[in-house]
Amino acid sequence: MSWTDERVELLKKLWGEGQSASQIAKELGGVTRNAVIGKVHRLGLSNRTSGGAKAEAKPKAEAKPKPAPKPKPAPKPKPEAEAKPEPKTEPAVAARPAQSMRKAIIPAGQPLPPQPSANEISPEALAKVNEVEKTAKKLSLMELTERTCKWPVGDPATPDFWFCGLPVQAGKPYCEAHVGVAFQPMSSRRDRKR
DNA sequence: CCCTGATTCGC
DNA sequence: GCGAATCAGG
Repeated sequence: MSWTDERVELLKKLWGEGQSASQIAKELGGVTRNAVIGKVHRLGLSNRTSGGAKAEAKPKAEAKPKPAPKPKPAPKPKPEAEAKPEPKTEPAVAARPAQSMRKAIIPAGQPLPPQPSANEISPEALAKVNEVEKTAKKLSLMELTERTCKWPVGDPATPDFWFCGLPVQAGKPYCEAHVGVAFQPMSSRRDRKR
């Protein structure tokens, strides 16, 4: 596969969306994540202030003298309405993982986990969750992957805060048990008394 | 061990 | 330009 215009475009888009290189590679198909990363660099994209890698501290690469004072008038008539408000809060995340996490980790439009203080969810589902929380892997921020349940447990402002971490239900952000309480049928919450 | 991105360097 | 191998880190 080669980097056609369209593939590059998709690459840019996905990368801009914060997709990981491997994810992008999968979607593009025919390329590895290395290829994606390589291309990203060649394209000049790259820093997303990722916590996954240390761009700095590389004694191997020698300082490249850049005596290229290139005056660039560059009258580029490019209004480029790429106005893409990207409220990424990388630095903040490092400082206060818990709080920022809740918002960052849960895709917009996804129902927010009701916490143990669940209301009128199926008793079975609740029991299941309670049970699963005992066997949960209690992952931390960095441990979470595409395949780990991202259900938060406990108070984010407390040391007792962790994520379920069990294998997710295909396609869902949560494990089976948590999917059960997170995604309820309309019907059940519909005639909820209140 | 899983994953992340970064860099190098032969092609 | 490309990307596998490798590195560095969570």
